[in-house]
Amino acid sequence: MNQSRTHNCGELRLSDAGKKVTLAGWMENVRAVSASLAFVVLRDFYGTTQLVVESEEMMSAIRSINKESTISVTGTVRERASKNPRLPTGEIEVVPEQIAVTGRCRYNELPFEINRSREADEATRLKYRFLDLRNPAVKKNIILRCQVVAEIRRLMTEHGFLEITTPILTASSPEGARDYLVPARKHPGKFYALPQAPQQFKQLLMASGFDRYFQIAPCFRDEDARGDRTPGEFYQLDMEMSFATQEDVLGVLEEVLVPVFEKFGLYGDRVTPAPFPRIPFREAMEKYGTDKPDLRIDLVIQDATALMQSTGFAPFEGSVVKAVVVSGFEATRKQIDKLCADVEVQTAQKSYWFRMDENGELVGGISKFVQPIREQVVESLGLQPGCFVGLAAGKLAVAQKTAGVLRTKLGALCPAHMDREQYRLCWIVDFPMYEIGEESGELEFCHNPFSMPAGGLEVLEKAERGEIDPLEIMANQYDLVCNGYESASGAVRNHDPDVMIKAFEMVRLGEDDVKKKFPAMYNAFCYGAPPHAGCAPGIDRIVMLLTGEESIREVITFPMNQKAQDLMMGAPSEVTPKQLDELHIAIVGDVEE
RNA sequence: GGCCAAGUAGUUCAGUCGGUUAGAACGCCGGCCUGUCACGCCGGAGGUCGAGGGUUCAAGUCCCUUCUUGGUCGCCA
Repeated sequence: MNQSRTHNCGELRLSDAGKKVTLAGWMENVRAVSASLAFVVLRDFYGTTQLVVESEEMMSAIRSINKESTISVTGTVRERASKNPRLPTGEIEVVPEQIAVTGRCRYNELPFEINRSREADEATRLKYRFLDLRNPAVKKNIILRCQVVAEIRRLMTEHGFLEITTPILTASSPEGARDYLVPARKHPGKFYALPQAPQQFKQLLMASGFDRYFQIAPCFRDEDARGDRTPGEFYQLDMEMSFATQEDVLGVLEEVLVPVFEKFGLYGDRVTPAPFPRIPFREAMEKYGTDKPDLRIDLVIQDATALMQSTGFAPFEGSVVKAVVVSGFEATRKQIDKLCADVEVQTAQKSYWFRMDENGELVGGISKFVQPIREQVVESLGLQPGCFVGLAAGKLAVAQKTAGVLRTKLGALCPAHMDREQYRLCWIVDFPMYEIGEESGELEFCHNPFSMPAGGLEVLEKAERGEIDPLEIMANQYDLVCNGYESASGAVRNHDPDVMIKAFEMVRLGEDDVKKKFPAMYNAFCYGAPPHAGCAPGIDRIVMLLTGEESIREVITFPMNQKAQDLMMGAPSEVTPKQLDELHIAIVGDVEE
């Protein structure tokens, strides 16, 4: 009955004509052109093959089978009378002698049509993900992901890195994102946590002398989703190198990632060649208004604070003003209004504009306010006829960020300023070690407490003595950015217990806090640790860039929805009272949904 | 948690100023069709217009509440 197949559905060619074959797959479609002639499309992982049904007997067999059932077909390969050059198997067809249903599809109506599943409602797709994935157009992203991961493994191994897995059940970390907790049955009231990243383990591996480590590592963070951020879990190419400098790490990743982007990306060799530009954080904020600039856009933000102070335009008074000048601007008034509205939605800030028309007149938007200082504006911003000027105002960070969003949206609006079909990569470097927390108003770690402060102990001591502003201290830390997406984050680590303590003292934490928060790492570093540095590119985001998908869920095999639910498996779900008892867990309060 | 948008047939959508029996395409069912390949042609079934309340002679349409989904901000060391 379930005879094993002799060929798959993508491999038969004209040279196979005359062979007796057995194929197996899903019955994708039936095109009945008469009472006794029908064409059946059989699909498997490898492709599709046409079956031609010519007898009344076979016809009634086919009629009784719902689409998307799996069938096993034995028959003879024949040259087609009318070939289809668009299909690899388009020169042949199989004349079935025997058809067996191996997996009946019990429904004649599906939640969506397989080949058009990408158009269906996302919740429906995720609930029926196993059907969605039958669609070759959906499947291809998952296949590409496998190939990318395999290539990364090969290249990392070639560079002398060992792949070492680290625990999934571990200790909750007090820093960073919200943890996923797992109750410990044998330890009432205590919890494991799923790792937000293998950060501490990989640093311990360095202390153990493994020299070069990597892992395609699952990471778990209980934070809300975004278009480019899946809730719950995601994968990183986690890597770390001993006795390595920042440049060593950047160099290795450039050697690994450039070939991956060239081989699997959409744009051939239109990939930034190594070495990628290194852009200091402050420069990125000043020129692009973000620490993840899309360098495909050739626009740069200009400062217009001094220039705009005398305009008498209220929002500019006493504010930092940033300008984005777009030459050869052709968008309509309607598009400009839409642009400003979109910027406001995304930043909660108003943006302003004016244009210089073909005759050199300043027109539109707030032009009447800048008209009195026309000469200075034209000179300072370098305006020419046909220029559009987008403006943002506020405190420095707010003006920068708003101008950054304006820049991105202007790029998207003006093809002349954005060459989309390429991968533009850069490293953002020299992040500040500390910042003033918005809520606390006090000094806090800006990014990552594991990073080595540039200048080490000496710089921290200077700051302690008040000789330098702690906000001026840089961390040896770097982000990889591609086309506006943060694709990796890494640092030269702080492997010196004295520097760790001093770094924590800056944010009012003591030696005890360091020992309590990172007991294993602190302890290990007291036994002779190598200087080390590493990085963690996000696999999901890289595959997203390589496929050109705008939703990260398109490159994850079984993604959760925005609310971190798996609609297919029904997770999260209630558990039995017995399970809760064993775990010493009681559900209290009103949890009705 | 805040804000924005959407929710109408199995699916994707249209539905004008509030006015007769809520439409289309695809899918499904039936019939016809001997070379289709997004097969074609004819016919048919299929709707609690997300839910609840309100305004009105009359609500898919207007108002309020609520739910769901997506986006976004917060958050993501």
